[in-house]
Amino acid sequence: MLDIQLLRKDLSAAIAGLKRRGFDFDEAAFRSFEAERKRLQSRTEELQAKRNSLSKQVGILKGKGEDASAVLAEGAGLGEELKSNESALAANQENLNAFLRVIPNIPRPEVPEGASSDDNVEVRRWGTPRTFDFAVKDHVDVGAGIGLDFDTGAKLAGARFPVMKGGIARLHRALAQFMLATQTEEHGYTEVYVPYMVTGECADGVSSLAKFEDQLFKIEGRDLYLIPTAEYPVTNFVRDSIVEAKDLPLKFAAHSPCFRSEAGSHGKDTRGMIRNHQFDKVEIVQIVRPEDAAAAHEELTGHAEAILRKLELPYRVMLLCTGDTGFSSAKTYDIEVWLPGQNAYREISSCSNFEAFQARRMQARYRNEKGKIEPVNTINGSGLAVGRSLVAVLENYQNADGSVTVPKALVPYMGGATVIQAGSPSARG
RNA sequence: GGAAGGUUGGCCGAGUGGUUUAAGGCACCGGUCUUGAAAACCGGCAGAGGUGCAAGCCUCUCGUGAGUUCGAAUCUCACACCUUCCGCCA
Repeated sequence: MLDIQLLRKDLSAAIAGLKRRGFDFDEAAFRSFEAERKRLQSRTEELQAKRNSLSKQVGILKGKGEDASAVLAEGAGLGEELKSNESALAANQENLNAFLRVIPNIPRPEVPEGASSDDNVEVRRWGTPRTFDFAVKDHVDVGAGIGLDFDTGAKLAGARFPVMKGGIARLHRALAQFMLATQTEEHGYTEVYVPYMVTGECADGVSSLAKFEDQLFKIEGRDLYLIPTAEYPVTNFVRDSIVEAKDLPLKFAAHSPCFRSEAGSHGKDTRGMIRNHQFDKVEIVQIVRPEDAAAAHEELTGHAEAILRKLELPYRVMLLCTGDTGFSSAKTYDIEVWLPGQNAYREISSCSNFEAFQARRMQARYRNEKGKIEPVNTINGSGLAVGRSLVAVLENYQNADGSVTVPKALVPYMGGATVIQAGSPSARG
C-alpha cells in the first residue's frame, strides 16, 4: 500500500500520481478518516495515560499498605469512556486500513500515460521471425501430433486444463528445467521449493485480496488459496521480518504450477495453451534496497530475456502504460514472444518493480547502514511462463512433416533428442 | 483422529497480578586500549503510532481475539500456529 506519511504530507502529489493510472482517490473520505482518527486517538491516549497513572498510584499505596479508595474513586467512569473510545478508534483504523489497501501503487514518472495495452510502448525488439515455406499451424495443431491433448484434460477437470503425453510432456519438463538451471547457475538466484497454497494474509501482501479474490481458487472451508504465481509464496518469505542490509539483495527462483480462475475471461483465448487454469512458471524474485530497485528491475528483465535468446525465439519488450500496469506495480515490462500461428507477439513474461508497495503491505523491512528500519523493495518477473514458452517453441520450431525441432539449448534436457517426431504420443524422435 | 508441551524484542532466554520503565546473554553500533586485529572494559541498542522547531513527552504491542481487574506477559475462555508421542497414511 501507499505510505500513509506520504498521503499526510503531500496528498496532492499522490492524488495526481494515481490519476495518471485512472484511479480517482476519494480525498473527502480520506480527510474525514484522518480528522476522526486524530480526534479519537488523542482522546483515547489521554484516557489511557490517566488510567495508567491512577493504577500506578493504587499499586504504590497498596504496596505501602495504605488506603487507595480515594484514587479508585477518581477513576470511576473512566473505564467506560475509555472502552468506547478505544473501540471507535479501532473501527476507524480498520476502515482507514481497508480504504488504503485497495488503492493501487503510483506509477513511476517515466511510465507512459495510457488507458489500455494499446498505449504500451515498445522499448526493444530481438530476433527476426522465421519465414516458412509451408502453411504454418498454430500450437494446438502442431501439439496434437506430439501428445497435446485437451479432450482428456476436459474430461478430468474441464476446459483450460491441458494434458500432455510423451514427447511434448518431456519438452515441457525440459523447458522448466532449462529455465531454472539458467536462473540459478548463470544469474545467481537461489532455487526454492514452495507451498502451492498460501493464506489470505499472504495473498493480500502481494496484491489486494479484496479486489482480486475472484481470480484465485480458494480451498473451501480453509483460509488457503492456490497460488496464481510463485510470487505469492516467495515474496512472502520476508513478510513480518526485518532483514539486515548486508543480506540484500535476496534473489530467489522457483518453478511452480500456477492456478488462475480466469473469471471474466470467458471466450478469451479459449483455444490452446495460452490461457489455462493451470500452468507452470519459473518465477524470479528479488528483495532489494530502495536505491537498487530500478537497476535490479532492468537486470531482472534481462534475466527473463536471456531465456528467449538462448531458445532463439524472437521477442519484444513493452513498457506498460499507466492504465495497463498492475495494481501493486510502479513499473512493468512485458516481454512478448513471436507466435507465427497467431502472427503476433504475445506476453510470455511480466517483470515488475513494486518498490515498497508490497513490502509495506506485508511489513517486510530491513535495517539500513544507519540502523534505520525501512521497507525493502520487491521486484519479480516470470523467467518464464513454461506453458506459453512451449507454445512458442511448437510454433516457431515446427516442421512441414509435423515434427518439431528441439531448440539447441534444450537438447541436453531432452536426453540428446534433436527432434520430436509426429505420430505416436510417446515419440521421442 | 488421540495425548502432552509450547509461542516473550534481530536471535536466545528470565519473568505466576502492582518500582517490569520486560532481567540476563548473543548479535550489532560507538568508544577506550592496540602498529593493526582479536580479547577485555565502558556505553548504546525492539517495533508501530501520535505530538513537538528540537530535546523530549505520550500511547500501543509479550501468538491472535475476547473476558476478569483500579491495574494483565502473568488469571479465565476461544482460536491459530509450532514441537513431541500414539494411530492412520503418500
